[in-house]
Parts: sequence; C-alpha cells; structure tokens
Amino acid sequence: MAGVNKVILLGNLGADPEVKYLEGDNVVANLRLATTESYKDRNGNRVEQTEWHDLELWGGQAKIAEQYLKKGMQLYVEGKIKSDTWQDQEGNNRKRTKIRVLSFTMLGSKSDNPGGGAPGGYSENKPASNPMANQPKAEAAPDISAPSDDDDDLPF
Amino acid sequence: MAGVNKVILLGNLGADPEVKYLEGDNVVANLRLATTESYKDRNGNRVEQTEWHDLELWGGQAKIAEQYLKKGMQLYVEGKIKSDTWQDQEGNNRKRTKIRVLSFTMLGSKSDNPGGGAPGGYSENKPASNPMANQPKAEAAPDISAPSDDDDDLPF
Amino acid sequence: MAGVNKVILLGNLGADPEVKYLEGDNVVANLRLATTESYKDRNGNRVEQTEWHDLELWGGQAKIAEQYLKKGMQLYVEGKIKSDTWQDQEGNNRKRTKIRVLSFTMLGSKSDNPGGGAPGGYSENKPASNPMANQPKAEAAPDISAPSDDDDDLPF
Amino acid sequence: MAGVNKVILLGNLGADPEVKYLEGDNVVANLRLATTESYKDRNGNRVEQTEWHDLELWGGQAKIAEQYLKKGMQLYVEGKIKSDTWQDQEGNNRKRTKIRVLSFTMLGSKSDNPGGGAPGGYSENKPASNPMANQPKAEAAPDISAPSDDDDDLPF
DNA sequence: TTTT
DNA sequence: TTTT
Repeated sequence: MAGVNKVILLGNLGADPEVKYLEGDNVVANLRLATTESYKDRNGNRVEQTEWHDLELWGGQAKIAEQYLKKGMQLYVEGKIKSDTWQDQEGNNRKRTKIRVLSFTMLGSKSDNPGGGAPGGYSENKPASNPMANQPKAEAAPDISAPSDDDDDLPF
Repeated sequence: MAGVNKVILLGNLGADPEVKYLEGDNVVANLRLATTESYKDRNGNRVEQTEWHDLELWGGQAKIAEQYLKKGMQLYVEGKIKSDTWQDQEGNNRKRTKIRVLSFTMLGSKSDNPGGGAPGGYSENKPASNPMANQPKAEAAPDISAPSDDDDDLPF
Repeated sequence: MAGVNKVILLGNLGADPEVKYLEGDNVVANLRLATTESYKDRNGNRVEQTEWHDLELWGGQAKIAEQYLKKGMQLYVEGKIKSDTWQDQEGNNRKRTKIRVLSFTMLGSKSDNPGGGAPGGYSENKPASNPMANQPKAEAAPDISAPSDDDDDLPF
Repeated sequence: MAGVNKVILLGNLGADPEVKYLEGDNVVANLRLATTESYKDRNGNRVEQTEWHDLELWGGQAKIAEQYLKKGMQLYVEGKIKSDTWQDQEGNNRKRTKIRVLSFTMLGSKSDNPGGGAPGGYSENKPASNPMANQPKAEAAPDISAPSDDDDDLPF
C-alpha cells in the first residue's frame, strides 16, 4: 500500500552546508537545521526547546545549497524521513535518521535583520548570504515545487 | 524565532502498541509504523522501500492506542520529530529519533477486508480489531483535531 | 519570494469522478471530497461538520482517477489551493476555489468492508471498485510521490 | 469517519489585519495572504503566479494578529479550509472559501531587509512592524503549537 | 515487524 | 453528495 512519509520543517541552519562530490556526477549536501519551540512549563516558566535535524540534499539541490545556504539562514523544508541501519563493531543494531529534502525555500538570514544582531554580526557578508535577491530567479530559485530529480536512481 | 517541526505519516502498524504506565498517572505508548514507497529504479524494475518509524504517544492518546490499535492497522499520524541524545558506555555520542504523535486517525486494518486475506484470516477478531465501529464516537474517537494534552508538563 | 501553498486532505468521495477530454491531449477530472470533523459543542453534544472540497486533477492522474476512483472511496490527497476569479453578468467580482491535486492515494471504499454495510451492500462490485488489488502496481499505482506532470504547460 | 483537512501556507500579507470585536467577547481577524509560485512555461519564460488566500483568526490569535501583523509581513500559517454557502438574491447557490487559521508564525517583513526595498520603503516603521524582536516571548509569541482555543464553541 |  |  502506498504510504505517506512527509516532513515539514522551518528553522535555522546551524552551519554552512557540507558538500561532497561523488563519482558519477552525484553531489550530496548535508545540513544541520534547528527548529525551536517555546512553551511554558508547569510552573509558568517559558522554556525553549531546540531540535536538531540532519538534512540531506542530492543533485541540483545540493549545488544550490552549496551556493546559497549559509549558517544562520532561515529555511523552509519539505522532505521525508530516511534512516540508515547497520551493525556497529560490537554487533549492536544501530540506526541513524535523517531528512531527505525534496524541496526547500530560503526565508532569510540573521543578516537580513541587522538591528537584531550582535555588533559586527553578519552584516558584512549579507550580500553573499542572500545573493538571489538581485538575480534572475530562473538561474537558481530552489523552487518549492521543484521535484527532486533523483528519486529513481540513487543508491538507497 | 518560533519554528515548525511537523511530520505526517500514513502507514501500517508492525506490531500491537507497547504501553507503559508510569508513576504520576502518566501513560506512554510506543508504536512501530511502516510507510512504504514504491518506485521504478533505473532499469524499470519496481522497487518497494519501507521506512520504519518509532512513534510515541502520551496520556489519553496512549490509552486510546492501547484499546484500539492493533498490528496491521492503517494509521494516519501527525506529530513532530523528537530525538534523545546520550553517551554510551564507550563515551560515544548517541542519538535516537522518534515521532511524538500529536494526533492520529485509524483508517482500517486487514480485517476490514476479509475477502483479501488468507482463509480464517482476521475475520474472527474483526469486532475486536475495530471496536469503535458500533460505539458512540464520544467515548473513544481519537479525533484528528484532538490536541495533545501534555505538551506542557512532560519531562522532555 | 517563493511561497508555500499546500493542502492535505483525507476524506471520502461524494460521487464518481467527472472526466473531460479536452483538445490537445489534455484530460481533467473533477472530484468532490468530503472531510468530516467531529467535536463536542459547549453543551457536550457531539457535532459532525462536513466540508466539501472541489478537486481537480490533470493528465495522467485524471486518467487514473477515471479508472479507479468511485463514489464513497476514501482518499488521501496533497495539492494546492487554486482559485478562479471572474465577473458575473451583474459585474460583480466572483471567485471559486478548488484544490489542484498533485498526488493522491486510495485508502479503501465501503466495499472493502462488506460486513459493515447493508445486506447486498457493495460486495458485487468490489472487484470493480478496487481493481488495482490484483494488478501489477507499475501499471496504475497513483503513487504518492508521483510528480504532477503538467505544472508547466497548462493554461492556468 | 474522522478526516483530515489541513492547509499550510507561507506568504506575505497584502494588507493590515481587519479586526472585528463581536458580542460575547469574541474577536475575529481577517487577513489577506499571497503565496507566489514561479515556474517556467512551455516557452521557457519564467512566470509568477500569485494566489490570494482569505484567512480568518479567532479569539486570542485575532488579538495577536491585530497587535503584530502588518501589511507586507511574511507569515507561516497552518489551518483548515472552511467554506460558507448561501443563496444570493437571484436564488443561486453561492460559496465562499476561507482558511481558518489554527496557528501561525511571523517570519519577518519587508522592513527586515532595507536593502531590498524602494527608497523610503518600510524602514521607518521597522520597530513597529516587528515589535516582538525585543520582547519576552511569553507576552505575545503566536506559538506554532498553540492550540486554537475556540473550536468547540464558535457558531460555525 | 506492517501493508499491497 | 461521502463516510462513521
């Protein structure tokens, strides 16, 4: 039976993308995304809780990520949960879960809001951190509806 | 900044729920849900890929799960990703990811379709496997829009 | 800025699909889907509220809908909101909203559960109402992850 | 059968909220949100398509909207489709669809990015347009996971 | 370990 | 007009 496995995240990048070029034209980018939730505990104190997600992008999306995504940027992401399982040296079953990104949209970065940052902050590299602002979208837009191009032939 | 951490799953239960009653009135149910995706590989062969998800439900939802959910049933789930991190005996950082369920809806089970099953099949326990069919909804309906009741006071 | 416009529905078809073959190989299917929510009002009475959605499918998905979808079936749908605006004869601005379906998954129909229906029920046409059960999936599976094939060249 | 009726939008406000205080402590806010999608047509030209959504918020969320939301701000929204149906003076069946917002998150506004705006732009009222930046979140955060408080007793 |  |  066909199923549904869908993840929607909106958060901030904890680091610049890590990109690897593999044999056979494949490219993979790994991202760390933080989603923060805040709520009041039973004593009425506000608590912030951050969840860190390991994102994985392939192909053209990995290249766009490499070019445009920077630590601190806010990102909207759609994808699916994917886990690797293996046995470690002690023979224990291990599992690692990541999010395979199917589409994403950049929403800004800390440098978009210089008034809110620390002195110095990100303001110097602002043009670099959001270079799409003044470019024709056709070149680079990681369009929300852009289908992932590699579902059928990736080795997993 | 407030973030979004949302998971939507539609799949089948790999086993009956495992329910634990904790001190202080807390109840937790753990479920294993399989979401299956099928696609054609580069050679045109159809491939099925199953992802297994660890679901966690608390409070009233755990009790509904205990009463009504059975291995094989099809379930629609909304929730969020939650991971535990710890150090193992060797001092390595470990992480385990699960889905904290915020709402769910039962969609059926094998026993809903006796004609498709093996002789004997599930038909005898059909009433047991879907007891809500003839009950007033007010009693038990795990309503899609039922808010989770314990976001604020659980220890995580 | 790229945006997000996403709809997720799970409900039942109020009627068989209405399919139109247009010039130039285009096919469009229109569906009526009911999503029902139940809750208690302030007096503790259970209330059911049904929302009817107008769905529109194009191309290959419209053909799959024509073949397999029947009144009463339960459907999971992903899509986006799309509205037509026009002026009526009195010169008033009018607007009609529908859901452009991007992917869908059949979850069953009344005939999957003959024991729950009236005598006679739907059991005779069960094979017709769910013909995919015994067919190779490659032929017809309206796979959840099947990208819509016509985003770029439809006249709207 | 419990159903699912879920809408996820990320876009920009076309105008300030319109807020009405009703008898009996009820408050309703109406918003216009634009979601823009860009794609290439069959001739390779980039096309932008904007969909306008009518949003409706009730109760505490309406008050937060009144205080903090301004024309141009970027908003993430979760909600459900709700339609009103009636007969017009000619006796025709009419239908109007809107999005009942269940939670939302402010993502910024044009004034967050002064470099991208027209001269004059929004920069003067930036503090006003995003007053939450320097406030304790407890006061006003329209938290993503804040359950709507009025599902059970509103007259629709 | 589920389901088709 | 669906479904439970």
